[in-house]
Formats: sequence, structure tokens, C-alpha cells
Amino acid sequence: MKALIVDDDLALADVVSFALRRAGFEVIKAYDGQMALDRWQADSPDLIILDLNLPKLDGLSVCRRIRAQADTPIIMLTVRGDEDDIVQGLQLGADDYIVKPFSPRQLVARVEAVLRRYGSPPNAPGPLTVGDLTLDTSRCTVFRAGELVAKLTRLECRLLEILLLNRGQVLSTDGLIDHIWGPQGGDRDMLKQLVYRLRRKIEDSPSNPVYIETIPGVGYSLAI
Amino acid sequence: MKALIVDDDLALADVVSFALRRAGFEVIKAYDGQMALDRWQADSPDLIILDLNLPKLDGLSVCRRIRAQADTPIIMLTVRGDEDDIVQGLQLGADDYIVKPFSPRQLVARVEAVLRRYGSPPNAPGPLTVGDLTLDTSRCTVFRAGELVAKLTRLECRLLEILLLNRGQVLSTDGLIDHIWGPQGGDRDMLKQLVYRLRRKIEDSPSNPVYIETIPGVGYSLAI
DNA sequence: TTTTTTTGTTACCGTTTTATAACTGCTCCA
DNA sequence: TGGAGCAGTTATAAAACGGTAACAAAAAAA
Repeated sequence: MKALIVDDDLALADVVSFALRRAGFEVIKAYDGQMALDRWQADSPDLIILDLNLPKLDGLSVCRRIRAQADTPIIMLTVRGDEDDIVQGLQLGADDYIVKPFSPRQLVARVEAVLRRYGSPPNAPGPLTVGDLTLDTSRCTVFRAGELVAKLTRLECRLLEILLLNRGQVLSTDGLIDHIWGPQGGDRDMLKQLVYRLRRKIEDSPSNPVYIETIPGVGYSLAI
Repeated sequence: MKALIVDDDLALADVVSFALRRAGFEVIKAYDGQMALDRWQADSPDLIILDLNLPKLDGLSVCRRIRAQADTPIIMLTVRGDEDDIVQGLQLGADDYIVKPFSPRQLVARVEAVLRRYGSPPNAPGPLTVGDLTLDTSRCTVFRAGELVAKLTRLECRLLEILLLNRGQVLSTDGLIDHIWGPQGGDRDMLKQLVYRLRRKIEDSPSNPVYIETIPGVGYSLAI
């Protein structure tokens, strides 16, 4: 299941993205209307989360153009008071709308409701890859060119998965801790240790890492 | 930013309070459910930390009543094993929960995550640029004409970011200190140092700065 | 049970970042 | 004229950070 998030608020897009990933979606993002159309054509997502207030080409236009060609489910994001836009959006064929601010749970619930309406089956995430590396999340194994290179533990697997799902982006230390250990446990030392162990398993030269890059003072990022 | 802490455990409330103040919040407290509702109405906080186990009126009821009228972000405090309460709380519209015991750092991280979710875009995103200079805030790097010119530290990055977001305007010394170090730390000497180091990284001739202009007696300003 | 694996904890080290202090020259104003 | 305050510079001390390692606790497997 692929979801396209269209929002120029990067922070909000990240939150939405995280919520959807947690719900098992592969996520792609666009930050303005034009980019949204491009990504839609290029990646043919199964679902679109569309902020109405966008630079370059506004959300309603995006909605109209997409509807002219396909009926990919569209959920609009609006701010309170945009009743007119909501009505117009729904007339244009959007499937649902959410008023900001909203909780991630609410978002996922709406998404699932809309997809249920379309009768799409639940999702099965495919294998994740960076360069020549492939992660099988269900078995916690890493392959290079088809050969098994490492068997990961649960935590290592979770770390690599997040990195893969956000490859190229910088993930903050605290964000990673939160994602891996949940709201309670986890601290910087544990993450440090986990990164160290993961690198020893997947990097050719763990002290000169190619895949997992350190962004000092910020966090980590997976090379594209 | 005002936070309301609702907990009958005075010691814990103090710990939470301290952590949040350190993170820059103004804090008000309530020690039972009824008091919580009163303070909520009286002070309209931006965020509520709500212990579920309360005298007079339990946390879930408080949550329900508040949600009936507003969507002030709510983070619940629970003890391990209260899964039912957690689920119920989330259904009632709480935004997140933390299981006791927890570290102050985790608390602050959660709080910030929740607020980020609600935050409307304070500033248009996208890469920040002045003239030929571009700042990548996620990696703390500065490019000129696509070439990397400097790697900034966290504080340098924050300073440059604020300047960029307010380019052309004069930012007062105290305002900058506040933004960079928060309400607690920071003084003029530290800012002076920081400006000096940032100039050395991004100015061609640090003693004849082109980008970061000094407004004597007031503060600094970034050229347009 | 015992054994093995995984995870958490702590410590050390070199490096970078941040804080602090001291010195300079400048301007303003009595 | 001289001192106070401010901003730039320089130097140094203190703290934080990240990688590494060893070991203990907890969990899983045998």
C-alpha cells in the first residue's frame, strides 16, 4: 500500500508519514501541488493525503486534475473554518476530509475507513532495499546481491527498517529512540550501542560506515 | 506555552513541572480532577499532562469532559498494567500516554512530538537561502551555489535558521538568546561567541561581514 | 535446568562543541 | 580626558558527543 502525502508543512508531513508507516503504508511525499501531480503519476499511490493550502498549485486544483484521470482515494487536510473548501473538495470527488489539528489515530482511522469503502485489502509490506542491501523485515535478515549477510536481532531490525523507510532523511536521536523503544524505555546510550552493533553486522568497514551516516549533534541517516 | 499538570502525587508533579519549565513551559498544577477542570477553564493551557488516577474525579472523566469542549492536547500518565485505561483514554481522544516511571527527557520528547502534531506552520518550509547561501537545517550544513561551504554545530545552525527566517529584520540580542538557548540558559557572551564562530564559517571575510550585520546596542540582522 | 543470545549498563578515549574569561579597540557621554 | 559599556578577538577550560569495549542482566533456546 502506497500513500502520497501532500503538505508543505514538513513537520506535519512527517507526523502523518510516521502514523501511516506505523499502519503499514509505504509513504511518498510532495510539498507543493505540482510535485504532487508528478509523484502521483510517477508512483501511482493507493491513497492521497492532500493539504488544500499548497504553494504553486492549490489542493483543490490538484484534486480536480487527479479526479479527471483516476479515482485514487483522496483525503483532504484543512484548517478549521474552511467550510467552503471542504464542500468544494467533496464535490470535486474527494473521499473525506480531516480538520487540523488532528490526532494521528484519527487520521489512520479515516484512512482505513476510506480504504474499506474502496474494498482494498490490507497491506503486506514488500522487501526494503538500499543500494545492494535488502532487508527482510519478517525474518530480520539482510541480503546483499541475494546472499545472506546478516541475521539481525529484533531491535537492530527495527532500527534498520526505520532508516530504510526514511532513507536519505536525517532522523533525530530522540525520534529514533522513540520509534524503537516506544514511549517508555530507551536512551542515547542504548541507541549508540544499537547503531554500533548494527554497523558491525551490515557495514564492510564498521568504523568507516557507508550505509549508516552519523549527523553529529542531530542523529543518523541512511545513505540513498 | 502553558502546560497544566494534573497529578495528586505532589513529588511527581514537581518533577514533571521542573522538566517542563526547563523546556520552556509556563506551568500550572492541579491536584484532583475537579481542580483540573477549573484550572483548564481559568487558564486555558496549551497542553495537559493528566494522571489517570485522581481523587474526586478520575482522569478519564476529566479527559472526556475536556474533549467535549476543546481539543487541547492531552498526554496521560498511567502506571504499567493499565492497558484498559490507556485504550479508553486514547479512544476518548487523548493524544499520547506515558507509563510511570518515566524519564523527564522522554516526557519532554513526547510533549514536543504532540505539540508538533498540532502546530500549524509557523513559517513556510523549504530550504532556507540568503543570496547564494543555502542552509540545510536537518543536516546543519551550508551550501553556496550547490557546494558545501560549512558544517555547522547545532547552535550555529539554530542561530542561522532564526536569522534566515527573519531576514532583513533586526533581531534583539535577548530575543536571539531566548530562541537559541531557551528561557533558562544563554547570555550575551555566549551569543557573541556564537555569532563570531558562525561568521568564521560562512563569511568570506569574517571581520567585514556581508551576511550577518551587527546593529550596535540592539542585536543582529541578516542581509536580504 | 543449563546454555546461548540479546539487551542494557557502564566506562574509557579522543574529538568536537560549548562555556567562560581575558584582552582589544571603539564609541558615547559626563 | 577618562571611564563605562559594547562588540570582536583570542585563549583556555569544561561539557557533551560518538565510537569502542567489556560485562551484567534479561530473555530465549536447548
